Amino acid sequence: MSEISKSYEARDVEAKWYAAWQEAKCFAGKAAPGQETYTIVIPPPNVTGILHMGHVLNNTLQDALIRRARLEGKAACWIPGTDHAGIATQTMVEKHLKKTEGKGRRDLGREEFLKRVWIWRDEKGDHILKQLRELGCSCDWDRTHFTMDPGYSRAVLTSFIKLFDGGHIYRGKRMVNWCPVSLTALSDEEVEMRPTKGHIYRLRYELVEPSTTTDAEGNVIPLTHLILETTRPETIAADVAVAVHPDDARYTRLVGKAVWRPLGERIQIPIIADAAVDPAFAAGALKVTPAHDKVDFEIGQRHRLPVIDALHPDGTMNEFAGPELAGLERFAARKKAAEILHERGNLIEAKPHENNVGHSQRAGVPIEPRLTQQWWLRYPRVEEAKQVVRDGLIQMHPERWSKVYLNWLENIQDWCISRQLWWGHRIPVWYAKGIDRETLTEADLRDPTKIHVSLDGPADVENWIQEDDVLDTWASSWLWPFATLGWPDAEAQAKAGFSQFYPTTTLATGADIIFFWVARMIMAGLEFTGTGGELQPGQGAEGEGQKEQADQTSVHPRPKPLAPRLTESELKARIPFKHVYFNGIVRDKQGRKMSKTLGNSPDPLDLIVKYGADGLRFGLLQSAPLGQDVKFDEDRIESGKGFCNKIWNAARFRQISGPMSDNSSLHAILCRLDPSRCDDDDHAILTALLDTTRTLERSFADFEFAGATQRLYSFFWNDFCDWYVEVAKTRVQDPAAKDHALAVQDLVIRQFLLLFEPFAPFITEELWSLLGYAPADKRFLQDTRLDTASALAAAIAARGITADPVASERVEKLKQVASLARQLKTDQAVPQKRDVRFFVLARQAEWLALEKSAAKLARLVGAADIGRTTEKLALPAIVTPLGTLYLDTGVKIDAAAERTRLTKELEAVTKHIAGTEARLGNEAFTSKAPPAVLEGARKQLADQQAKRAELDRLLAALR
RNA sequence: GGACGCUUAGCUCAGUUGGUUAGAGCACCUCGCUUACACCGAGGGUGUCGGGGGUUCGAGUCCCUCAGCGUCCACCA
Repeated sequence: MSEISKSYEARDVEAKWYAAWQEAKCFAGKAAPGQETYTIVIPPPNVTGILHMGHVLNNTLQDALIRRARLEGKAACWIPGTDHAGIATQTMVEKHLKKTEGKGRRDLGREEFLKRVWIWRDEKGDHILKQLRELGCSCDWDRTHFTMDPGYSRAVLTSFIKLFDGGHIYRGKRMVNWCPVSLTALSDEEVEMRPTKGHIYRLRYELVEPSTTTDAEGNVIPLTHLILETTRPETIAADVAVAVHPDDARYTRLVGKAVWRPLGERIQIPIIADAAVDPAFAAGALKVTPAHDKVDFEIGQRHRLPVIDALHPDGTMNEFAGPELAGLERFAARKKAAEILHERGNLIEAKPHENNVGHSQRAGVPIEPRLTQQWWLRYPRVEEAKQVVRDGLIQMHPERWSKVYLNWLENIQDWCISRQLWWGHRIPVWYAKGIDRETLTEADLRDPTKIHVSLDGPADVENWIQEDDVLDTWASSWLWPFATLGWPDAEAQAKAGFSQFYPTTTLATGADIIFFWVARMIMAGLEFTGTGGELQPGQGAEGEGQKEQADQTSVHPRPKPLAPRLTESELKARIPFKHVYFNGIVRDKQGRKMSKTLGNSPDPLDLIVKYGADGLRFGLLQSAPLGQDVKFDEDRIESGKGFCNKIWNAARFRQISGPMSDNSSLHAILCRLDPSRCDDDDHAILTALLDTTRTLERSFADFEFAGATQRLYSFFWNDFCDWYVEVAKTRVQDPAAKDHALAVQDLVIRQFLLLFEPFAPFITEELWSLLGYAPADKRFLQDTRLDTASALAAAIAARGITADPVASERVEKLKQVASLARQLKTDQAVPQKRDVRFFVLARQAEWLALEKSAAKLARLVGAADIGRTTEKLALPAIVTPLGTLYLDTGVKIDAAAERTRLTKELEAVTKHIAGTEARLGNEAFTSKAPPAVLEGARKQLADQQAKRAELDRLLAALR
């Protein structure tokens, strides 16, 4: 045991212990037969990501949970890994290529490009996992997964095949959200609606045959054109109709007639009636452009209208937009179109207009609704996914998120899972050479001579062409909780301990990915895991039958009828996690989300250097109430560091105070206690210790981390350091009482370190070691079990010490006396010297209570001594719960000032008494309030009355 | 247009099922380097608990309503 240095140097300690933990494989997730497990899968960060404050919060929470579980004796397993992050990574590499080589991905070709991405990944990837180590995260690093690893990829492709075979997947030409920058389709979830300022253009479409309409009074008036409004005049050349509401009397006569299309080829387009048109909006007429708007597309379908696509995939106009616009970028084209319409007299006015426009979440540009061939998924197990949350098999914290979740599932839409990217899992579908992909029917998809679907591809691969598209990243990460445990390979599952660690226990993540990830994982877990007999071919018990799957190269069964609903026990076995904890978003002081572009996010690594990993962890959690956003404040982190330093010094003081006797087990420390020497302070601190232990149990059960950290803070700093250690100083100097007093401190510090370790693993480990708490055969803190409050209470009781609840009250009173004494000194402008004396005017019983504590009290308040007086003194006085306290400074009393002070005090007391009397005088109150409240009020009144009486006497004495 | 969250001290936030005189940290002021810690100790708070209404003996806490801020969902051209 070496000497503890004067201040806590976090960085040295952190590096040393992390290496030791890894060396000893402390974080390995291994379960003994029958052992309770606690599993967390990390929300896999982007493989090329950099640690930001959101990660710090999220991972600190996970680490706290997993470390606590370890201390509770559970087999804890925290599975780390990274996500290949399709679009994000591909975009990053493309940018890099452009910059360094001036090339695009198509210049390199698919194979070469992918090679470059892998090189990039190997160079820049996994950096974030190293950063998590700096933070102290106790992941089982040997289980690190990457969504593009061979095993994981196999899981992803297997899931596709299973869903395909089950009839959940289809291919279809439908409207998708197209990103003109990334050149791929996106799912609805990847589209963000943003209020966007633009213009709305009021246009006239000339009627081919002038007609008449009826005004509000029923008068028939001539009509030469239709008025309609659009925000996208550049797409007019792709208009194929104008629609009005069928019940709109203004236009009844016009339906079936035609207008001239004002841009592009001057052709006639029909006026049709469709209920999708809102007659109250603008003029009640809508230009129908099926290729460029979802609603228009649907109208087009209903009326069998042609589709004219006027845009290139990259967002520039094509030849269908007309010679004036072709080649222009879409927003330039919009301007140009408006100019042309103006020149032709079709533009009535252009008004500034703000509307919600779908933007690509990643690229930040408006998306284009675009008609393309894509792969779609009908979500499996939707009903069961609702049920498991509704029935509480999966609990969300805070609970309110389950409503958001259920609402989404109620309105769920098919998932566009194909992406026109290269970086990702290439869809395991091969088309027979020579077939036309555009015209494939649902039946063709099931025809093995036309379509081949398998893990390893067709044997005669030369006759086939593989699908170009890859899967949406989320269509791989939705398998994360079980693919990381070996699914679907039986051997891998056995090795990973699937049967023990699945379902995982808690998922900690941000609510921003509740749809992207959480909901989908639940459906995937329900669909793919489990050992029930109703499963589809190739999914036998514990993933057996995968070989069979691999052989399934030529036969694809017809879609199965919907799988039967799962039973309660199947649901329980298949859910991917039991709890979902949604942590808040870390915001800056102004409440803005922290982001790279704003530059308002501090680098966590800098903070670790400045405040230590423990300081950062503790500081952040202190300000992270359940499910509430966190406003980041560096002062909090600083206070986290300050707390660590306080703990450090308390430990150091303990070491200085006396020999470190046997600390190697709870039992050893308990044996050093001398029950006969237990005083009120011992009882009070042990009571507080048990209470803190109990609070922590509740906090972890309820995911109330802020409460937990606050409790630890106030217990250690206020209860232990500020009071217990201070009052114990007197006893520690008494050879007879010393051993006992130090044993109590050792007991408190030991339990505190165990409670604190999940939040601050480094400093606790260091002190655990320095103070000799580690048994000979168990080097690390985590090797010792954390006793529950009741177990600890029982152990202490077994040593003959039962916490005396009244002792805490007496100590509270003493604390008040100390505080009042100091107050009196400050009031009298007495510096904190010791040459003052206090006298207590106390009855015999009170004095007996005080006398025992007089010496330590004197020390606490900085007095030479505290004596008793039986008569009133002409000295500055203050009324305390244990009698009137006089301060003798040796200076003549300033009677006037004293009178003022006491009068002020008297006024406050009188006011309080009046309030209490009024309450107690109220019959409604005395008859209806519970006895405890009533008694409390009476006691309070009595106390205050006694105080008033004493103040009256003191004032009288001053005359 | 729906749904949810937030509004308490200068700042960041606690306030359990309604029950003494609403708390903590930071910041600020005063005093103190008392042999663990100046990353410390002691003392210092007159807060319309966002506004209004209601229920109740009693409301920061429950109900209604309004306002501001934030988030999510939604096809209004």
